[in-house]
Amino acid sequence: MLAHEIPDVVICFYGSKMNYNFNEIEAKWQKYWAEHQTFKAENNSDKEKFYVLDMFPYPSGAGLHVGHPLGYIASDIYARYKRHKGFNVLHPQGYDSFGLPAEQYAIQTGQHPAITTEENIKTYRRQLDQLGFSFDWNREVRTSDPKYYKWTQWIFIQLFNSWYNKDLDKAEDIETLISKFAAEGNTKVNAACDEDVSQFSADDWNSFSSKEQQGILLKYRLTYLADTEVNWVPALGTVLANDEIVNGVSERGGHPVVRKKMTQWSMRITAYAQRLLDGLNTIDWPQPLKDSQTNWIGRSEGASVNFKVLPLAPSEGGGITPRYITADSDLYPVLLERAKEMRKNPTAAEDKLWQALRRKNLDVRFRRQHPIYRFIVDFVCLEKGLIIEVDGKIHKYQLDNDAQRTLELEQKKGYTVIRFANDEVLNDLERVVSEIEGVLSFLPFGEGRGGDFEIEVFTTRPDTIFGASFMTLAPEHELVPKITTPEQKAEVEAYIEATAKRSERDRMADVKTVSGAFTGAYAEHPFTKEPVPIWIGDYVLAGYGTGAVMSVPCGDQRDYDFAKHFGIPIPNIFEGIDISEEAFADKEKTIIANSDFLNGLSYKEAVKKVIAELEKIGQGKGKVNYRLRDAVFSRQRYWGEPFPVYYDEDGMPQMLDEKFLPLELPEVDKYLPTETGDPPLGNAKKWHWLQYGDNGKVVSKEEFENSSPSGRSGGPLELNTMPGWAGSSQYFNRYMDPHNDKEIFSQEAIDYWQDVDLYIGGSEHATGHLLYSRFWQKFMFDMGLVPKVEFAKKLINQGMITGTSGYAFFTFYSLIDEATKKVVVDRRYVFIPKDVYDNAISLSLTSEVDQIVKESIWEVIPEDFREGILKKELIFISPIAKTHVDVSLINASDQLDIDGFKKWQPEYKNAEFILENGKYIVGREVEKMSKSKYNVVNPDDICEEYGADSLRMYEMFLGPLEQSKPWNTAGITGVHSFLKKLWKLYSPFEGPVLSGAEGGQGDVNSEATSENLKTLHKTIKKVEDDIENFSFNTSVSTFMICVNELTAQKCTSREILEPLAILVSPYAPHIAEELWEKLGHGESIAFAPFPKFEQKYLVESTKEYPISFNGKMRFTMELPLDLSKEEIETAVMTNEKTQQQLEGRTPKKVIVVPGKIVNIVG
RNA sequence: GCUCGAGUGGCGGAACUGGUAGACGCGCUGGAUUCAAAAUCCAGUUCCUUUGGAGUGUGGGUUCGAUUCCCACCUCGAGUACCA
Repeated sequence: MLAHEIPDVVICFYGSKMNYNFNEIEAKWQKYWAEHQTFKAENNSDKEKFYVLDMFPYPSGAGLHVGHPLGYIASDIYARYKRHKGFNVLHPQGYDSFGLPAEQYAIQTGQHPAITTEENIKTYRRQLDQLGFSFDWNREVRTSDPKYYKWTQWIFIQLFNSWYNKDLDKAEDIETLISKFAAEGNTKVNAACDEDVSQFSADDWNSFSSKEQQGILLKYRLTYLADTEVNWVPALGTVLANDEIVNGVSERGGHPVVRKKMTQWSMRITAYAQRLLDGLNTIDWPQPLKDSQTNWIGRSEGASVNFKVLPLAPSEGGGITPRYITADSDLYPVLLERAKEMRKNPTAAEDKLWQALRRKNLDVRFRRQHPIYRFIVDFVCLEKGLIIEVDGKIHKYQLDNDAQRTLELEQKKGYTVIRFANDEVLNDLERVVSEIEGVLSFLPFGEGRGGDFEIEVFTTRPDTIFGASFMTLAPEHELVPKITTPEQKAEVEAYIEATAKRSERDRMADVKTVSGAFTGAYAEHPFTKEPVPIWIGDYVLAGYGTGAVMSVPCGDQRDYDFAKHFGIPIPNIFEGIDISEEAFADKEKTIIANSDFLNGLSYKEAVKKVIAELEKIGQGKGKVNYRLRDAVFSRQRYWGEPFPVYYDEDGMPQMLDEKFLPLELPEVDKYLPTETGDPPLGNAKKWHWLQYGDNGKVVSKEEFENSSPSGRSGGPLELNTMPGWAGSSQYFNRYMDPHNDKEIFSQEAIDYWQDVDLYIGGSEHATGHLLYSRFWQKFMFDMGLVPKVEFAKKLINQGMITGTSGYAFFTFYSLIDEATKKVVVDRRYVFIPKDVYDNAISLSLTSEVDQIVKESIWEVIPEDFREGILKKELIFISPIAKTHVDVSLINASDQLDIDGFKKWQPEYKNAEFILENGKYIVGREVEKMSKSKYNVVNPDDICEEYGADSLRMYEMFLGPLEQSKPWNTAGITGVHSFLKKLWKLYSPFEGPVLSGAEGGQGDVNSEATSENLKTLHKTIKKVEDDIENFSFNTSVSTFMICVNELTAQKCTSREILEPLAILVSPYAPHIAEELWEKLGHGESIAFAPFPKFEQKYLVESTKEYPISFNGKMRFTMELPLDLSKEEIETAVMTNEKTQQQLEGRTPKKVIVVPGKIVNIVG
């Protein structure tokens, strides 16, 4: 009622003229910036470019808390600063909007993830806008937008169409590889590829079917489909990449992970391992981040050594016969000679079958024209003991002969012999081959028949090779079933089964237990030719190196423990080292002994020598090994980018033509895997690709099957989607030209913007996003699409802002009426002071605790009951406990708002409080911000109460950007009152002021005093240095000092206040704009030139010298700066205080540093 | 275990290439203003056995002088983990 009667002038007085009305000011300027597109960046400009980037957020449903915008504030300050410095600044923002939470929500509620995402983005945008960021929102990207993911799919296609040429050390178009294959086969190609590629000649290549060729190319492409051991998370129904697994459980949700073989898309990031490592030296990124990428890539130098597996028993003569020599020894030379002759002149049928068997890529090896026993057989697979004979014309004599051979080979030597006629091979090759495959699948491995297996190991200590007294294979190693002897078979299989059962987590948690099994087989030491026993053990990992090690117990603790446990000899090959207790692994102190040609050499010398010797005998070479694995790129999820891939009738993957992109996500009824276990996209009704010439579309399975096959291409589309990091691996380049629908970005745009100058984001992306992005950038560079090999010159990891939780301490009691035995007070909470709690907690005796608690709550217990309590009859007291208190109920002095607290949690409605000085003081603890700890602070509330400028300044003021630090709302009053003081400083620029309040006074055109100028220029210098060094916390205090000084100086001069407004503007842009307007400017402050620092205003004529005695400062003396050393010394020594300090002693020495300090020693 | 980072008042933190330790802010204490509260303003605030002395995790070292450089150790945090 009264409000209506308040005259307008008063409203005006309280409204905008006098007070710092931040809500009004901030809304006004946010509107202005949006309407004027103040921060829109142009792709061509005479100005120098500067690209400031934030890691774009995943828009989660919870919205922002006060910790999230820290990095955005820092980057915004830098971006605004660079605009003042005359740069054309690109400062974009967008959303990483594909991801799990929206999908999980969809599974629970059926709401389409796109809708959830859209809603979350709205909240994010509102929260970001209210903080006054200078983002160019015209360039917003969203990874889940088909217009954006069109280009993610496009890059995928480029990767598919590329291979890595190790000779040129760059990616190339797959066509260049195809021409090489057609011209010279693959023997001379030096490419990053799968390990299981077999060699072929140009003729072989040209005779391969298209399907076979495509199968081979897949082993070379930079993204490829392969059966991979993956991290399968049953609880999530998907696979995860290595960087998404932490301690054997999923990073999100902590679900158990199991190893599983699946056909998956992978990215050949390993091709770039060395370049990813080298590139780290060229970029200004935090050392810890570089370290973790270096560790992740895990380069180690050493050697690869091949060990031949020996026959199971030494040969009769006592010597060692290689396994593949299976002929009788007396006949061997003759037979071998003949066999060689026959190999040169194969029959047509033999040749055809030989080619077919080689091309088949069976996981066993065939030999042709091989001497066995006293015969030469056409083909033999030694591992399985299978002999294949191809017969010419059949007549009686030969039939008898063949039968005799078969009989001898099968019965005496235990081989399996199958025969084919020439005609069969020539006319029906396919049947012949499949018959051979059929027989092979029935036959067991090995069992004493020989074979010529080699075990390749990787070692970083080839110098210790003479200390290798056994070998250890991972239980999963493919040779294990092939070499295990019949006697050891049961034990080995039992061990393999036992390790398979242990989860990854158990295996990691339990590294101390030594376990393993002997295979019964021996390998031959490459130099001593001694037999070396082959063991299996789970301390050898299948996924690293070759999954096999040469075990040197004297030089490796794990090998040592293994040898000790199983009683394997531990030969010592180190000069003067005792290895009776533990292995010796110090490379620097190594002198090799008992090692033939390595004796007396140091580690470095021995390594060089042994590698040369290994190369000489063809059993090894120097090798660099990486821990980095290829990255699995398939996810069994709905809410991600669909692959632009369909499978043709041969089942081979085919890329969609670029003109059909984007391939949009299909609609599905439910977001779970199908009943047959297919990923969610298997639920889509329409998910087949149908194409005739230039016309292609997504259709249903039925429509596809009913369409005319003539001229048709297409087939079922890929059911997996891309992982979270797909969309974020090139978004920084897309920002340069985000609306381009012809290209991923125009040449002009990338030529102008080049790369990111400053990238700010969290360190948790070290081995994920930041590694993958570097990989894609290098690929894009190889393709000639981007001009820079590294996408971000400088990167800063902002620290986490933690919460400051509040705790209240309580107990509760119940009272029973003595007479009626009825409960009169049930579970009454009593909140006790923190020190009572601490005191009680520190005691171990229950009775003492009881005593303390009872004493403390005594005063709140009604008098009628006190007597009963003393008799211990009427009361039940709970143990003491503490509970979180919502931080909004606590004031700056840690005092609890008791009424608010009682309303907040109904169960405390009747709680009693033991007060101290009329207050209840809570306990404080620094913890991660989370809802369950009631310590989350919402930026909306802070903006409402203190304004965005206060929030921005306070977040910077908290401490160094990269450090993690606790949030405490109480402290914000400091920066808030600074802004009020700043506002007040500009009051002379108010219009005519009513009611005689201060403001409007002071001569705005008065000349600045030298004091004013000194304060200003000191501030310019410090703030400029601070921003360049990202030391934002110290420049906030510099502003405070500046404003305090100018206020004390009663400065009203425009000459000072104008530059000051610009200095403040990056930090507190809203108030700066408003003050700028008050100063009479009609345009935004955003592009006003940064004030120029001038040394001349800081020149001093005197210095307040600290006078120290033996390094301790005792007093100061003001002296002119132009005094010489001697003059200073005289002035100091004649000073009365100096004599007082010396107490008559004569100083030994007087150190004078002009302009700095005087130190008197003695 | 290994790698990296950090230890400074009641709290967040400052101190440039070794040169006045504790800037700035919070909190606290006292005062002014006010019926009162909030807000605002002023003064003080490292500790102690206070004519002085000690002090930057601990112990040594280099130096005229060390939070800063070197060595050893302790504590906390981050990353990584049977990587051959």
